[in-house]
Amino acid sequence: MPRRSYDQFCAIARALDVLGERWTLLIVRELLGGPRRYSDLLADLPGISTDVLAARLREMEGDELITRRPIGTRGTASAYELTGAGTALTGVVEALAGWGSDRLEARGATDAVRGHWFALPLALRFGELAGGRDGVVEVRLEEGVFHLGLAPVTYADGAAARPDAVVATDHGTAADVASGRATLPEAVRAGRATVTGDTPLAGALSGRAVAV
Amino acid sequence: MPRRSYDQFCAIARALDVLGERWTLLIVRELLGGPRRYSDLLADLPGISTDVLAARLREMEGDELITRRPIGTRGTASAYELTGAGTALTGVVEALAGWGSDRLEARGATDAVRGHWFALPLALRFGELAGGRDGVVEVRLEEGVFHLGLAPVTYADGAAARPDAVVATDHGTAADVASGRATLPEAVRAGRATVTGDTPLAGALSGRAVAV
DNA sequence: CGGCATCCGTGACGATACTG
DNA sequence: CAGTATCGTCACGGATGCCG
Repeated sequence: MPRRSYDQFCAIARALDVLGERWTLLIVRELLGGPRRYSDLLADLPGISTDVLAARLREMEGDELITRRPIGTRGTASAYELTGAGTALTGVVEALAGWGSDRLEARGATDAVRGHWFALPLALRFGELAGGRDGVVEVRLEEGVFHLGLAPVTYADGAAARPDAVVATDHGTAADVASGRATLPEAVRAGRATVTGDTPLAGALSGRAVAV
Repeated sequence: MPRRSYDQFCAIARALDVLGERWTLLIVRELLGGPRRYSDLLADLPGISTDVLAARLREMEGDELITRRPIGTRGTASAYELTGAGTALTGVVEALAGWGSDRLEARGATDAVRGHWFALPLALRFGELAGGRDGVVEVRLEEGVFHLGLAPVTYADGAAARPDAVVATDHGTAADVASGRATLPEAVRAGRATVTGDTPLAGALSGRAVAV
């Protein structure tokens, strides 16, 4: 039985037929950082219920956004991973992150937070500071470490092999930078973040002049 | 009473709190071409019910995506128009259009069509042909005329004051070009589209060499 | 005619409990 | 750990009615 569709011969409506249901794009947000297991997704999507997560994963598999891969030696454990079409959604999620950053001003009392939720917004800000040049930035927060590619924007869990710059901060400062309340150089000057590295990119991120 | 929120301190979740409900982004799609009246929206959003349209418009006004402006001499007629924050959604809708174009292959039996639904996908394709240069392209379909700015992508109803190129075709060909099944130069050679103008942009769109 | 409000049937969603 | 089963609630879609 086909799911509910807008029944419009329109690229935007077609995209929303697949992506428009609740939670789908947030699952994509999680998987953009790399493969995740069911319980990982459940933990980083606070508010989703178990049946809805299972249903979305099945639908997204049918829509060829994700694949499930058996993991571990024995047992039922699986990892969910974006396909090529799923990874191609980076631009969509990036656009949403850019637009939504302006509405990130206040943290509500009931709002959950995860460190890697700031990956894409930070990548956009870092890309501005870098003036469009590419580079790999490793970001270290209390909750974990991830690394970003700036042009084009990519994002993956864990430390980078050879980062051009390493940014260490807390998620409060990350939120301030992501939302535009502060710039990264301002945060560095205020002692709320550190930027390590001797590359031009590290200089641009920290606001220091660095010899090329 | 606040609407349903994801309650996540995340730019993407914040964006989806505002944009994620059914029909909202399709209303944005309509309004990106300029102000529209309630009955215009009802006509170009086949499948929406009257109460849902009214509810969305009120929510979007509260979220400062749109404003309503009284129109005409007397009477209750209003025009709905995007605010600055609403217009800033061009990048989001553009990203969705780019991703959804690949899934536009077949027109379903129950699919509705409108000419201006191809505006943003066509603008992306024309932008590729133009090699990133700006320019104004007027598009003439049976259902109406609109014009596109290529870099950055804009879209408005009606004819352009001084278009750099004029493309005339039918919406079937527009769909083929938008989805990538055909390129515009191929459609021109097949006699399914015409490109008028003596500018480099017109040359790039038609596949002809044009003297600068 | 434009701009909704009301009523109603269906289906999606959210919370919890339960199972292999 | 990775889901399925159950159930109450709410959003959506369709039809109709109202009112300036």
